[in-house]
Amino acid sequence: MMRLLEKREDGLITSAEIEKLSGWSSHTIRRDISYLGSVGCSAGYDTQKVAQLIQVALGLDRKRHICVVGLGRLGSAFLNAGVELLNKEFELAAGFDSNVNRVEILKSSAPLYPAYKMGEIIRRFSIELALLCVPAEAAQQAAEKLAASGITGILNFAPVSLSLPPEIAVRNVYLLDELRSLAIMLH
Amino acid sequence: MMRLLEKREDGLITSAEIEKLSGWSSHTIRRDISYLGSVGCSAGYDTQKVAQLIQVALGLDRKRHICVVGLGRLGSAFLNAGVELLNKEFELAAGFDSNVNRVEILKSSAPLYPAYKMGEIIRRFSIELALLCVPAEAAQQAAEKLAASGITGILNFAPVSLSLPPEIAVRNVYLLDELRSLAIMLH
DNA sequence: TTTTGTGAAGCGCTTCACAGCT
DNA sequence: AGCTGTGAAGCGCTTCACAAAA
Repeated sequence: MMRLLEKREDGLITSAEIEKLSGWSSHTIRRDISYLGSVGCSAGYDTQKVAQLIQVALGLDRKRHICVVGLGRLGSAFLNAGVELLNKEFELAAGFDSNVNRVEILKSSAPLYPAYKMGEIIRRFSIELALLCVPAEAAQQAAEKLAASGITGILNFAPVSLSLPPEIAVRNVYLLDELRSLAIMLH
Repeated sequence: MMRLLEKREDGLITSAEIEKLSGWSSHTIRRDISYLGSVGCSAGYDTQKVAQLIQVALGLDRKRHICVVGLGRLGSAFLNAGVELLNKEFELAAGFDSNVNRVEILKSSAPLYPAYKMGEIIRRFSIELALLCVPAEAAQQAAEKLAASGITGILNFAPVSLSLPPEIAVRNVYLLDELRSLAIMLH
């Protein structure tokens, strides 16, 4: 949705156009936007206004600091590609790895630290979210360390389900499940 | 779900246990499993039997060949980690990159090919699904090439929405959207 | 007695249909 | 005239409550 709204610089879009672009019916689009208050007119919606109202309604209206934990191929891919992906809503504030070699050798626009400094750095820079990119065996332990460091949300790429206190938000990105979903769509 | 069932070798699990492990209510679990036919008894469910019925019902009961397109950091992460992740349900049959250097230098348990061989290789090895790991600028073009090669599903990691014929299944894994979801959960 | 399987009620999202605004 | 905003109906998933089975 945000993706769609940003593309329009002319500033107006109709629910019918959003339907074509997003695949959701114009009815649903209108109903959802109406929850934000009456914001459209007979020419359509003001993209700027709608985007801003959505951000405020969902709590996406301030920049949050994130970090990458585990700088193997996956983690370093995020270090590399990350900055332009984060769209001013998130800032990559640190990377961590237990292997000091990697921390020193890797190039990155964000500062890199050895894993034992996680607690200190996360607190100092008010880092809220973490991308957990360590191997499966190390994931639970790393997640607990993050929790103890005061992180509030974890995006978990390791194929294990983490046991953490309920106040910590966890989203799992499981490659195997994504492939299964694809296969089911074809079925 | 499959993840849960596989852990049990004793062969039995109750809907209440699944609730604790999965977070879904025992009511929902029982209703869902009941659609497979009556398969439980007063001691619980036979994990083997349920797992197999689910696989058959969802069309996950045969191995599918997959490939990785784009062997940058992200793509090569899958080459590396992939095999043990794929759980006998999928087989990594090929990797492609437009950079011939990478194709020759990278180590991989799966064979690697230059991008221009995509059509030939995909058809020869009956590859059904692709992990699309190329940069955003190259994603649409690569996706069209995959489509023309007869691929049936694409797992897209590039932050663009692909325009493809409707018979091709697409799942998008957008880092930015995952982070937004995390932030919304905390809101 | 424990746990499944299922009618019935509840709930939220989607779709319909159209009044109302510009 | 065109598009939004919204009551009303529809639909699917979840939850409740309990009878049936092992």
